[in-house]
Amino acid sequence: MKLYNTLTRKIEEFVPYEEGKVKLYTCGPTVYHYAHIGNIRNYIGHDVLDKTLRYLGYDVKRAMNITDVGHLTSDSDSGEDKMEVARKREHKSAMEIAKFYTDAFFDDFKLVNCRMPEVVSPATDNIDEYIRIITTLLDKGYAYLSGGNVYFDTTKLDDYYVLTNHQEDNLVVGAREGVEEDSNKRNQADFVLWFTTSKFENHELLWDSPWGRGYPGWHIECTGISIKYLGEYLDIHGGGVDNIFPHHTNEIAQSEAYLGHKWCRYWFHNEHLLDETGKMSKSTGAILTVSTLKEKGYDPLAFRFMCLNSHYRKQLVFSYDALDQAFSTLKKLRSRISSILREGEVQSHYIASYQNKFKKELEDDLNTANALSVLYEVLKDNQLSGMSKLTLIEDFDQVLSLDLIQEKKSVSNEDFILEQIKRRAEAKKSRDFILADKIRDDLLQQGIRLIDGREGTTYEIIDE
RNA sequence: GGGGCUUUAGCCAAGUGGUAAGGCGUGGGUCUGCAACACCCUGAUCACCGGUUCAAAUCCGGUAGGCCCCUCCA
Repeated sequence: MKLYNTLTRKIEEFVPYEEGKVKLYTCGPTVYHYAHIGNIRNYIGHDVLDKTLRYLGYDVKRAMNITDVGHLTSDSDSGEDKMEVARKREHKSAMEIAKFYTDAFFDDFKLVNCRMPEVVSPATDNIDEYIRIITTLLDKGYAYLSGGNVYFDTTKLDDYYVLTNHQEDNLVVGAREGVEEDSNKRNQADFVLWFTTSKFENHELLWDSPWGRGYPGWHIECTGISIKYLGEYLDIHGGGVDNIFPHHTNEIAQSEAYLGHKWCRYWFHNEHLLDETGKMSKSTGAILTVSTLKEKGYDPLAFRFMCLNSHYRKQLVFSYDALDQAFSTLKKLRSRISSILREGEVQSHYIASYQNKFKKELEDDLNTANALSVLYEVLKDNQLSGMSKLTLIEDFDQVLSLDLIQEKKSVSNEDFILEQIKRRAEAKKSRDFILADKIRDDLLQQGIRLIDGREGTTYEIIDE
């Protein structure tokens, strides 16, 4: 398996710490608002990675956090906790907000057929772990107390910027509007591990700690949850590209300082989904969710298809035009597949050869677009029996997860439909096309489409 | 100011040195009483300029456009 590794900026052969096993960590959502389709694209990317690893035979254990505390609108102690912002906006408790948006997130997550990770853990469930890690960091001299907060001292590391090409001198302080420098920090790049003071009063979620009552910084939660559930050696850590700096950079700093050895070997980052105006962002307004697409009549899997048709490391521009296209392609694909009869032999030789081809594409840094074209090859191959095709499609769909094989909808009124088909056949025979067309139109009104073939007429149920 | 990505047919998109996969759409055809479905056919000197090479979409340099990051973001 070849994967692009942000750490080395190269495509590398993936070799896990322990043969045959993969520890995979995904940065989860901050649940202060709905997850938009750009967020979901990221989870689709991770889902494909997860499922590909399983498809290749790895024993995968995956963990994901839910950020329900500590994620500030700015990271230099000048921002407000996002959960607090939402709490004020919606006049609910932080936990109510978290519960509501966590549920909404997983609804959408499942709508695009993403598999639940083995471990999903809210940041607030692991406070003890963070306190333990921060205590060690203080003991080892990697952290310091200042102005009531605990900070990580980035100058104690040889190479704080391993993950990025940033040079300290060139970092623009306050590159983004509204960011102020925290005067308690010793160095510009230092970051907060634990807050006890904040200029925002009434922070609802507070815990006791050796440094006073407060709450954890944003970065520490991923380190804590990852080490707690996946151990000291992590194979792959992923998230959106925006997390490379500072979030993942800081995770590496604090994790390796704490552990005293190399922590995660492969860093997996998904590019962003854009819309015509540029980047989608929760904080800049319009939030388009998967559920909204569904309400508009789209199959959420059309969005997944759209993502798979592209590469996870390439920016993708969302438009309804593109989604319409993806939806129509998916419908056609399913309709073609539904006409394949489960007959003939299982041709294991052919099957193995197509499986290898499919595997090869996925092994090439998750080339899902090419993996999809292998599917088209299978559909076109006249040498393959219907049975073999369906076997392959089912197999591929373990990774693609597009519900390619649709259950034939059972209908309660089949007798009625068959009778109408018979009536229409008679009408056609007596050349009463007006009646024949009326029968066809009436059935269509009820969501039943007639298909005239050589051997007679069949029907299909159109789902709306 | 610094770091990085990207530009392939109307649209989505693969392709990392040997003369451009696939899909959607369009147009045409087969089938049909008509239609839908299905099937067949249909399209590109790879942003531009220069260089390296027997050979470049692919490597190097430059120009132009688009985008991202530089303490909110997936």
